[in-house]
Parts: sequence; structure tokens; C-alpha cells
Amino acid sequence: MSGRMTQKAIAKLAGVSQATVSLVLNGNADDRRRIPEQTRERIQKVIAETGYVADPVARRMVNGRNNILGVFTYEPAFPSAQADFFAPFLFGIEEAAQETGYDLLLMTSAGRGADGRKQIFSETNRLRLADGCIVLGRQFDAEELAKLVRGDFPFVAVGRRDDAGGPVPYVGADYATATAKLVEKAMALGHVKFAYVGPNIGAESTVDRWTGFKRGIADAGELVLHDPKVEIDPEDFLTAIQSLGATIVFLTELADAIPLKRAAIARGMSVPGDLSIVVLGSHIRPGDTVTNFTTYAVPREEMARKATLALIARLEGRAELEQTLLCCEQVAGETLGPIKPKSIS
Amino acid sequence: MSGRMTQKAIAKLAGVSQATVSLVLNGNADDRRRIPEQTRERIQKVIAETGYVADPVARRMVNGRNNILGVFTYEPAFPSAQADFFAPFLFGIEEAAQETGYDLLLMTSAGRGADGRKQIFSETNRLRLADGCIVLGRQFDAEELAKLVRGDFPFVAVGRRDDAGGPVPYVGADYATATAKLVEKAMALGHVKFAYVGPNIGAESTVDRWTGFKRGIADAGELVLHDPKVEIDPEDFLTAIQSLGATIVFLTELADAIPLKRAAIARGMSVPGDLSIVVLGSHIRPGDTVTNFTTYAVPREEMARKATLALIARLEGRAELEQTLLCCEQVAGETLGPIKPKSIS
DNA sequence: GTTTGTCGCTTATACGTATTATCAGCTTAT
DNA sequence: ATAAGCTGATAATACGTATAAGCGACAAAC
Repeated sequence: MSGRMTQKAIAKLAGVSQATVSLVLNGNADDRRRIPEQTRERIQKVIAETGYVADPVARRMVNGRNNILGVFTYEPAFPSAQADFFAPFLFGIEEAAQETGYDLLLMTSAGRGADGRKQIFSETNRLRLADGCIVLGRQFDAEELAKLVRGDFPFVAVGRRDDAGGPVPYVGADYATATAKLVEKAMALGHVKFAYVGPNIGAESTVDRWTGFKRGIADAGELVLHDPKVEIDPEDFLTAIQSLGATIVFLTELADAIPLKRAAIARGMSVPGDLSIVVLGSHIRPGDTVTNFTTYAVPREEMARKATLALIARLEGRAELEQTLLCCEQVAGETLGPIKPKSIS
Repeated sequence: MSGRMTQKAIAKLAGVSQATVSLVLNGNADDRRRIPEQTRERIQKVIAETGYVADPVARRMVNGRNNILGVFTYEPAFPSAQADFFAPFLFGIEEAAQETGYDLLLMTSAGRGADGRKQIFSETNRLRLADGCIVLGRQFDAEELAKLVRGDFPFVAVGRRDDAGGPVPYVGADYATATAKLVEKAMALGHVKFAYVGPNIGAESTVDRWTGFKRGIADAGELVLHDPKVEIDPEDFLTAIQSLGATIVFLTELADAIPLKRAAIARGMSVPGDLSIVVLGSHIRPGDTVTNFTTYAVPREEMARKATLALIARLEGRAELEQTLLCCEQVAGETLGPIKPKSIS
């Protein structure tokens, strides 16, 4: 029992060759039929007694597969600040992996580049232990993504990604449509003058929100103020939109919406009576805030689940590169209301 | 560029042998000095151009190490019901792994035994891909644990575990002391007649709570009612303790404490005026409930962190088998108060 | 009595890397 | 002149498994 059990050791104990042990364990029906009951039982008995389990590493060397999915996150996945963002993704991945019999390799250690960011391609990269990988993160490295696209290592991104020298396989959320729908809802309630808080360039999800917003207001709406910052000064901002006559604010960050609403109420305004506030699917856990903001729910768990299944389908040759956008469910909330006739005056 | 890059391919491109490529990459100072600058540069150039990265599988075959820690949970780690239980552990593990340059292999798929439970030792077990493993779960399989102890695969349990044919390495929480402290606090406030809800056999943490409780009341307290069930009927239970004169209830489950308190208040009792309620470190996220129950905080993240570091120390030969208990911080809460003199009459 | 076939295995090889041993060609010491 | 040493590599091997190819013994077919 000293040292690790190998097929060779089993073979010696059972008085056969290593190959025979392997055949008993993995041979196809034909092979197995050629080994008589007696021998097979003798070998099985030794295996049971020693508790031998095939070394997955050696196995992987031979057949090139081992039912492991790599999970790479561009930001550390767990530290509490990020946890609420990543957790639903991980849940979805885990669920899909469990159903399909895959294990997960979390690349927590990944090497860092000159800029201090985690990077997929580094010297100590253990990604290739996995059969394929799922890539997550707010901000991807364009060059690395291009390298992945060029290479032959199967992967799927969670979240829509622009082409990177070729189409990127992904399962994302349809921010654009969800945002456009909110705009339409607002316009149906009489809103015309919109304010928008949040960047309109950068990550794809950011751009998609903006795109949907622009599409929504194209016909009859008007963007009177756009602040591309995050962490706005609520007081200054309120003053600005009041003077510009905006009746509704769209924000990409919940973190901006909360103080904004507080400041508005402090000024004696009612929400949504005097000002409607809409959050664009920021990552909110139900019950996190006192206010139920009008927004849409990004189906993060489902995205990750579908992405994982898509990757597996590809690994098993059952599907080609896939690009999917999932619908975001509208959350009515209590911060979007009809425009007040008098506030127009 | 077709197929995977190997050292052999690099060697061909650079006009050298595979061994030379390997030497350039990993050779010690002596070896490397024997390869002239020119050749080394030529090889490095090819490596850079092709983006070659050594196959961690093959590497592992040779040197038997690959900086991966297995994580095995006896219950599925993510499905929402379990998520709040496991998440802090995973956070702690991830944090420690990241600091030390290890990746994590989540054994989500692990085979199931005849009883449907996940099991470490199964045919498809990929644990050995890792250098060692961390074992988590409410209820361990005694036989598997014994097998682990017997075997030569390094592991650490999160949570105290009884001997299993030998000492089990663990980092756990000191439930006994924390519980005893709560009892002392209660007795200092005049409580004498205690009720206890929750099992006193089974998992180690359960036993430890009970042990601490018994130790606490040994001197001057009296256990007037013990209900080993979970999911008690609050009405029946309240009636029972009122007739028996208990002034305080210890519960192992938050899920039992909430309806109990509600029922008590519905009967016109005040908590903790007429009845004190103490929860024994159930897994509670601050803010999960309206009531701040008196309890103690199980340092789950820290347990997992320490367990991970202990495992790594063992892997790297820097430490021996370790058994550590961490203190639980007392949470004052608002459901433990002094006994009412009149309620004694 | 030679061929053909089947049974029950074993031998050999491949996977990609790390590492040790070896080797040819040349230089220096004796 | 010959041994010894150095330089710059290469060949060989091991890791544990899967699998194709092979092989001796015996039986059945022609």
C-alpha cells in the first residue's frame, strides 16, 4: 500500500499485465468478452481491495479529455465586493456542470500582466488542464480574446462580446432591447425629456444599454443631459435636470440611483411623482434596497447556465459556435410613474 | 499552427531537440549556462511567436505537482438553498488559494453512491488531478473519511471531525466554548430552567453545541425540556415550556427561532421580557432577519481560509497534520434578557 | 496435415514533459 | 601523444494510462 496504486501494481497482484487491467476497466464490449470471467473477477477483486482509481492525469494524457471546465474571471471572483456580481454566474455554471458530469477548475491564481490585471495567457497557466473554458468579467482584454478566438481552445464568454478578429462565442443578456422597452414605457407615460447617467463607451454591456436607450428615444424623446460619470454628485445633478426640465433619469448604476432618490426626496420632490428614476439592470439582489427601483432583471444565472451548456455541446461536437442573447425580465418597481401635467408648465 | 503546440514542434522550428527546449524553459542555472545565448534566444523567439505554453497535464505526470487544490462538498455547493451555507467557505478558500498561487478544482460532478449521496471515492473521481483537497459538508461519510485518513492523499476538513481510524486534520469552530459562554451569560442574568431545541447526536458541530450546553448548565442550571427535532410546532412547544417554567430556549436552528418568537409575541409574551431566545450560531447572514437574535458568529470564511493555508503548508512540507478550533464571536443580539422575578412566582 | 480461426492474453507504443546520461568535437594539461 | 576536461547539445527514459498489434496454444475446417 505504500506509494500510489497504479495499474502496474494491480497487474502484479492479480498476476496479469497492465494492459489486461486497463482492458477490464475500459475495454469495449469486444475486448471485454475476450477476457474470461475468472480473470476479470480476480482483477476486480484486487481493485476493490486496494481502492484503486485511475489517475485522471494519465488518462487525460491519452485521450485528451477529462471532463473539466475551466472558469476564468477577469476580476477576482470572491472578495466580497465582487461576490454579489459573480455569485449568480458561478451558481449557473455549477448547476450546469453538475447536471452534465463536469468538474470546474477555477483559475483563481492566474498570472498577472504588466498592468496588474489577471491574464489568461501566462506562463503558469493551467487552463489546458480543462477541456474548454468559460470566461467571465466586466472588462475583457481585447488582445487575449483575439488570441482565444484564433486558437483552438474551446471557450464561451458569459456576456456579449464584440468580434475579436472573428466572432466570439457567448451567451449574453439583451440589454439593448430591455433598455429600449423601458424607454418606451416611459414615453407611454408621457416622458419626453430624459437624463442619462453612466458611460456610453467601454464594455459591451455598457454600449448595449446606451444603444437601446438611443433607439428608444429616437422617435419622440429627447436626451437633455448625459453624464458619463459614475458616482455623480446628486445635488448638482438634480439642480441640472431641474433647470433642463428632465422628468426622468436613466442610470446604469444602482449605486447612483440610491443617493439621487434620497436627495430628490430631501428637496421635497416625490419619486416618481416629480421625478421618475429607472435603473438599467444593474446587479441587484432583490431586497438589497429599501426602494424597488424600476429596472429589468439580468438573468445572470441563466446566462451562465446556458453558456456552460453551450460550451459542453461544443466540446462534445454537438454544436457549433453560438451567440445567444437572453431576454431580461422587466421589473415594474415603484420609481417610474406618469409625468405630472403641472411639471411641464 | 494546426493542432496543439508542443515542445517537439517548437524544437523543430528552432532546429533543436525537444530536450533543449525543455532545458531552456526549466533547466537549473548549470544547465542553462551550457546553452549559449544564441540558441536560447532563437528558442525563446519561437516560443513567443507561437504562444506556446507547457501542457500542465504532461507536467503533472512528471513532477507530480500542479498547484491545484481539490474542493469537495458533500452537498451541492451552489443551489440556492445551500448557497448561503457554502458561500463563505468558498470565499475563504478562494482568497487563500489566490494569495498562494493555487487554482481550485471544484468537484461538482462527483459520483453518487447507492444512497444517492456524493462520494469522494468513485470511478470517475478526478480528485487526483489536484495536489490535495479540502473537504466540506454538513454530514461526512465516516467510511470515506477513514479511507482518506488511511490513504496518502493530503486533505483538510473544514469543521471539526472525530477521529476516523486516526486523527482527521481540520480547522473548525469552537461551538462548545461559544455555547457554554452563552449559557453562562444566561445564568448570570438569572436563568435556571432551560429548554433546548435541536438534535444532540449526529454531526460533530451538533454534538459540540450540546456538549457546550451541558457543560454550561452543569453547575446551577436545569434542562427542563429537550426537543431533538428540528421544525418544531411553536404552539405546542410554547405550551410545554410555560407549564415547565422554562425562561429561556436555546435553538440550533434559526429556522425554528423565528416562528417561535412570532408565536410567543402572538400570545402576548415579550421577548426577552418573558422568554429569552438564543440561537446557537446557525448560519445567519447579518440582515437576514428582522430580529437580531442573541447568538454567536461562526467564522466560516476564516475557517476555510485557515484550512486552505494549512493544506498548502502540508503540501509544501512546511507543516504536519493540524487540528485547530477557531473562536466564535459572541453576538449580543436582543433576545437574551434578565429573568423576570414575577415569572418565577 | 496444413490452413484458418478463436481464445486469452502480452508487447509495444503514444500522449508531452522533465531529467539524466551520453556523445561528438574541440581544447588544454601532462 | 594521450588523457582529461569543456562545450553544446541529443538520446533515452520515466510518469500512468489506453489501445492497436501481435503471439502462443489449441480447436475446427478443408
